[in-house]
Amino acid sequence: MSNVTSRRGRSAEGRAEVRRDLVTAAVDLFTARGYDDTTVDDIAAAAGVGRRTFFRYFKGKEDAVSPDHELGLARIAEVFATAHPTEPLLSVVLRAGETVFDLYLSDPGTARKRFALVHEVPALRDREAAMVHRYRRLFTKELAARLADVEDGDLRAAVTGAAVVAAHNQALRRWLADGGTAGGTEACRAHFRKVAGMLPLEQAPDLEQVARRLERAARSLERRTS
Amino acid sequence: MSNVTSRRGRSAEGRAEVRRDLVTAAVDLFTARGYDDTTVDDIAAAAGVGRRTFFRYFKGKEDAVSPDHELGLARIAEVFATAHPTEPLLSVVLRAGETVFDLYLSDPGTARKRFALVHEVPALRDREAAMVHRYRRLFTKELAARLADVEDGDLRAAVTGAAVVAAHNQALRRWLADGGTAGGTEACRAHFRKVAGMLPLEQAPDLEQVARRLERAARSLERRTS
DNA sequence: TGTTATGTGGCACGGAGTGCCGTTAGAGTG
DNA sequence: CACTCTAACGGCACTCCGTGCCACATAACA
Repeated sequence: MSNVTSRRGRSAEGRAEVRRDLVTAAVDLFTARGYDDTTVDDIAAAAGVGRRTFFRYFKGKEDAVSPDHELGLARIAEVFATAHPTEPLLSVVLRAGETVFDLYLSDPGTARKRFALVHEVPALRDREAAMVHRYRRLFTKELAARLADVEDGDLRAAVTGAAVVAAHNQALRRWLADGGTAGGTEACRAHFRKVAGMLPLEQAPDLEQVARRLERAARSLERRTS
Repeated sequence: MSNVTSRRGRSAEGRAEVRRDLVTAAVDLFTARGYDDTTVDDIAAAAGVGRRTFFRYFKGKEDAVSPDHELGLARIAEVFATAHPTEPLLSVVLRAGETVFDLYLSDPGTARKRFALVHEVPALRDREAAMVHRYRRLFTKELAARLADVEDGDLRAAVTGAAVVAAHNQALRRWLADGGTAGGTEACRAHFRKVAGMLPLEQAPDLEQVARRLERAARSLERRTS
């Protein structure tokens, strides 16, 4: 049975194999000949499938180099959904952010190749920006639902969501720029966690209480000196 | 002289007129018949120009409904470039953010139409996300240059840039959702300015420690006076 | 050994975006 | 007024993306 004929009536493993072949072919061709000079026919031919099959695995040419963002979004939603009600919101946000790291850190090699491509090809940059936008929206939505009773909860949710995603991407870019070694993943995570001190999740210190303590101290002093 | 023939050898005013006609035709057709069911030929025909001319005014079909983001980016860069060195960074950031409001608030009617379209058509949503990404990148770049000597300056810059853009967009969306009345622009600006208290630009003063020091000073004074 | 379900490739089509070129209005010059 | 030059326009042809349709092959199943 030849390789081509074995690809008819494919099983689940066969489908995953075709998808991997298409991603590999796309990344290699984009890197070697450039994104614009690579047609979908080229990718499909390099992967040994028909052009029509490419569009059954990917919504478009740009998606052939994207990691599985749907999975990342689903994991974030799961962290928020399964979090214990008493867990501080800051802790939940950090756990959700760190969950996404695994999608990149699990395969540093292709992550590096994708990073180089995405930062070179405008079409892929815009695609990535759209995906970041979806991550940010998800964080903001989940946070807004939990900050409904806080003053300016919507604004806090929007700012926090954007900040978390920005910190995540910054840590990831820094890790990839440093070579994306498997040993640097913990430093990457630590760098991301520093965002915890920059989020407007907790109320500012209660200045009213501070003022009362000062007033009490002043009154005490007043009594003594009079 | 017919309208069509008068459009040959156009002057600067003629070019601006054609651009306006194309934007109007695009917005109207997208709203009436949907984005996907409107071809570039339809837009060009409705504006009374040839299809080829459309692509001389816009890079692509999606750009026909976009405001002039290049101008907005240029204004932000100008605010940062011309800011006095002694002006607090927070003030510069807020001024830069408010500058962009004018681009939308100057024409509330088309802003509302665009808002409805952008939030309905996936292609336009992604386009907008890419533009937001560019705004965020610009803020982050300018901030990083001014936070080079601060601890975790890169992270602070990334978080602050993302937060400012998010707050800006949130205020804008809120204003548009409320009808986009001309009178609500000041409330929109005020809402945006609330982000000032949520940015990790300055170290937050540890008020708890301040209170303890004051209490200690008071007690010390108390002992002296007794 | 049929039968059905599923994945596949080929074909054709509409639309986006681009390069090229002839045409034409308007501006400048004598 | 006559001429030239410049710049914008329209049309044509082309490549490629993405999709609907259909015939076909394979695997699982009865």
